[in-house]
Amino acid sequence: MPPRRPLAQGFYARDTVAVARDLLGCTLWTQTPGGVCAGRIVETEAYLDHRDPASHAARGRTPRSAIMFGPPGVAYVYLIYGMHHCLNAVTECDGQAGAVLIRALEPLIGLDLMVQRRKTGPERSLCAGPGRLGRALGIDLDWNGQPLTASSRKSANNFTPGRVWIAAGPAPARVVTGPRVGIRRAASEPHRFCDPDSACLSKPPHFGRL
DNA sequence: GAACCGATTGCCT
DNA sequence: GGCAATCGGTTCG
Repeated sequence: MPPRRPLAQGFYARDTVAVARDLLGCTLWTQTPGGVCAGRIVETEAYLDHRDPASHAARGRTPRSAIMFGPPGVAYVYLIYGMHHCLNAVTECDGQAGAVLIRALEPLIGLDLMVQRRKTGPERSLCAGPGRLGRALGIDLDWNGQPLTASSRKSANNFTPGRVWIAAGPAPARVVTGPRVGIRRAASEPHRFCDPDSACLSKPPHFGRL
């Protein structure tokens, strides 16, 4: 049984690239009326501020990206291609934009529920990809802004669909970094991090070791 | 308001 | 390997 205690806000109030790397090996949890699910984070990507043309914060604060400028340790969820919900963790101090996209998990707990939501078998691809893990964990746009840290009174009053948090875990034996997936701008930046020994990656890594 | 685009996936050939 | 599905965000007129 992996640890369940949520990482503190201080973990997220750091350099986005460092948070992306350090999230590998941690455990992502979701709790909904349907049950609890958890998985080991094996792939992440860092998205920075206006200096990063691939980031949603590249053109400054907009209604969608505003949350990336806000306090760290909250969920940033957006809809991509009109059908997939992607989960990010907001990073950096309040006022500084940054987020880490969670791209793949090794399923640990709640496999039945994940399979049910994904309408597929319990194969390695169950949570291998941001859209796939979003579907498997039951994440949708209502989760946007939900704190990933210990629940506050405010969130308890405002939020009903479910709850999401990340617990610490041992770092992988190896970490590989490379270009982000599906990104054309700033393609040279090695802002993707993954555990090359995991069988649950969205795409195989073939870039530098860290 | 209209047009275009996208941090994806699954199904088709 | 190609491509459709599908819709909120962003930009432009």
